[in-house]
Amino acid sequence: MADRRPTMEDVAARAGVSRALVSIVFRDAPGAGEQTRARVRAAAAELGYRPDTRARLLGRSRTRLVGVVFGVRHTFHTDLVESLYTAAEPAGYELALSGTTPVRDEGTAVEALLAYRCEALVCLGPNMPTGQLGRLAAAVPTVVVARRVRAVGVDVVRTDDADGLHQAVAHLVGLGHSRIAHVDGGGAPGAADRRRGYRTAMRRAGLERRARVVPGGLTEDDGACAAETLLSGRWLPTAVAAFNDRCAVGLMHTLRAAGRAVPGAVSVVGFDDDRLAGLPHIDLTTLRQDPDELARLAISSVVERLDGSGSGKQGEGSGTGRELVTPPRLVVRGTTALPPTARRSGSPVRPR
Amino acid sequence: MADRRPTMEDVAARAGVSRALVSIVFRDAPGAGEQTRARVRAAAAELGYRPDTRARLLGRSRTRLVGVVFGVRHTFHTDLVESLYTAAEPAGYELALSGTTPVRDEGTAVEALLAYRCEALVCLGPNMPTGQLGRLAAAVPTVVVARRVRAVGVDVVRTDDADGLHQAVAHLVGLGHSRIAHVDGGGAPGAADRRRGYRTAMRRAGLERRARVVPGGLTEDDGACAAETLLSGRWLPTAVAAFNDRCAVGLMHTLRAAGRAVPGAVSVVGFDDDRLAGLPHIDLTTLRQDPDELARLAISSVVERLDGSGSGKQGEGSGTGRELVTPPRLVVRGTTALPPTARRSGSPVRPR
DNA sequence: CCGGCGGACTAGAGCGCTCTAGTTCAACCA
DNA sequence: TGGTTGAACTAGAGCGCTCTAGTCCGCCGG
Repeated sequence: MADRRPTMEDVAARAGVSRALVSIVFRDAPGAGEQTRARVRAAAAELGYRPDTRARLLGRSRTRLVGVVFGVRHTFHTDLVESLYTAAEPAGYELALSGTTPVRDEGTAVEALLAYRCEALVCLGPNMPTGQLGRLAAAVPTVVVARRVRAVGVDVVRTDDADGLHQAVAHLVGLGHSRIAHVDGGGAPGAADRRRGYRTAMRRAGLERRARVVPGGLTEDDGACAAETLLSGRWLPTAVAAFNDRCAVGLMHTLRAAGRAVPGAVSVVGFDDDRLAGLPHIDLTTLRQDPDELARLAISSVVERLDGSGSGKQGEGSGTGRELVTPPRLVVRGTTALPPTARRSGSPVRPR
Repeated sequence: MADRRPTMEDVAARAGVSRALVSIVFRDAPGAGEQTRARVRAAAAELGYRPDTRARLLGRSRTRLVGVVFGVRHTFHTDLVESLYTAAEPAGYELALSGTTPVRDEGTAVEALLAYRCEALVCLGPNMPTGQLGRLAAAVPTVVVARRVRAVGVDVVRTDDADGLHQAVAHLVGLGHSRIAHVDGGGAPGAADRRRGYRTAMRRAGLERRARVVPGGLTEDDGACAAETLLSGRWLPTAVAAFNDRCAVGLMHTLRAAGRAVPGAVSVVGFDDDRLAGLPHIDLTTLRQDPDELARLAISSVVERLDGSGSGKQGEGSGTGRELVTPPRLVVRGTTALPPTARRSGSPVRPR
């Protein structure tokens, strides 16, 4: 309507009260009578008044704003963003999103958030070097999700990768598999832990002699390559624990194309439980990284730094930050079954 | 370091100049000597000063902020967000993201954006009723992407759905198909246009007698159901144009599970070219909606409303807004092939 | 020698809120 | 009756910027 948005002043004039009173009403602060509140709200509604966040934040000492840096095209990141919204709300924080894209790097994204005076930063699987993260954390409480880093003042929230592979191996061993391979993630975040977890689990199961790690990666293509490697080897394993779901999908596709049934000839376990894994035509047994849980931990970490422990210097140089680790959950679907050998010789499980 | 972030005042003091001068330097405005600029910048760097966006926006008349409402879990939306970032930057606008989730509805998302005084809103495939969109557009220039709406003052940017189905049908006819069905999207945005496009294309190909629309939907499950319907019918079509990729994927899975080869027995075409379609194990022929193009059009629409056409009342009540339509592009992959009848004679499909 | 000009820089009034330190006034009590 | 209290409300000083309207000063032309 008008060329200027209505301000608090306008509402105050219309309701016949002072600006301060309008502020009180809109902040739900004590100090205003019921009828006055109603009158103010009515006036505001008539004018289509909407408090201006910029000014509101400026005037306030705290912004209660948590910046989130995420990869716009990572489905897991957007899942996390969703969970972060629901975790932040009850804690009384708002989210400021800043996405990274091939043309918008993390530096830019962080810079924008800092300029908005976010009180804390949540970085989802960041790629920036540890040093930079440390410098960041010196300026503002920072929590890294889904990447293992040790940097001064940086809190970390992540899934227990090693435990995930323990579960995967235990599940397969429980089905009767012994020739279980691992297609790893190379240098990807978490890959080292998963590899280690795989080895430990195999050792515990008394299968260390049969442990076999095949180079893989994060994408379907990497999985497909790993499958080629396996197929050209002396003998195929009867089960594979892949680095992640995408890798598992590529792997399965290549195996099936080569005439090896999944799970008939080879069982496959993924990791992440991303959106693909649950699709009926994929139906992948996998280890679920729970975004709700990770988001909850990330926000609680932020809240503790910000609201917790009195008023003193917050989160300053408290050594390498805390690390909150949550176990993944095994989701059994249709890509794992008894090993083919179970039908033959003296093994425990009877043929279906 | 300090418990307070440095302000312009601090920088000014350190550089021995006035606050206003610092402002000039940081806005790259004329009115400062070269050496002074350098001195100010140096002082700012030493203090780790960063201009405060909130205050900056408050003081300025324009915010140059474009609000984006998107579904956090829609991969196509996040693709668009990515493209919007790159389209907005050269136009001198910043993006403010506000996601919708199952617990954060569009109203909330829009409200937050408005409170930030965005100058325009870009809504990706919004679900809100037309009336609400109209009211929104009365307050701030609004462009809707990927949904066809006619509301006063609302600009629309969308893919030419009908044309997409023309292309799909033409492609299939070109391969020799004549029994081509369409699995539709029910009441989903774009579904009516696609259905219409299908019918028109069939008529033009002289196949109106063979046109057949099967109720579907947007998800894999919907596609699977549609496949059941088809399988239980008198005869199977040799080709199906599905509402979208996800629907196509569910459809293919069910067809294959029933022993019908894709594309051997049935060819399938999707729509969207979402992230799944290109995966090697899906390899779906589809119609690509180009996010870059849609984003470019959306931003140009915003820019025109905001910067274009002098200073007068901008975009106010100019009837139902403009509509920018861009054609999808056929991406031929592995799910379409010659019909089985091409190999034999008159009879349809042989019993499997 | 003076007026005028223009580049460099400053003072200070906003922008639309929040929030502290009041002021007012009816109710209550001794 | 006067004093106390507390709820309701207001005045006004910020918050950290932007931006208009200056001031200052060296320099040039007449």
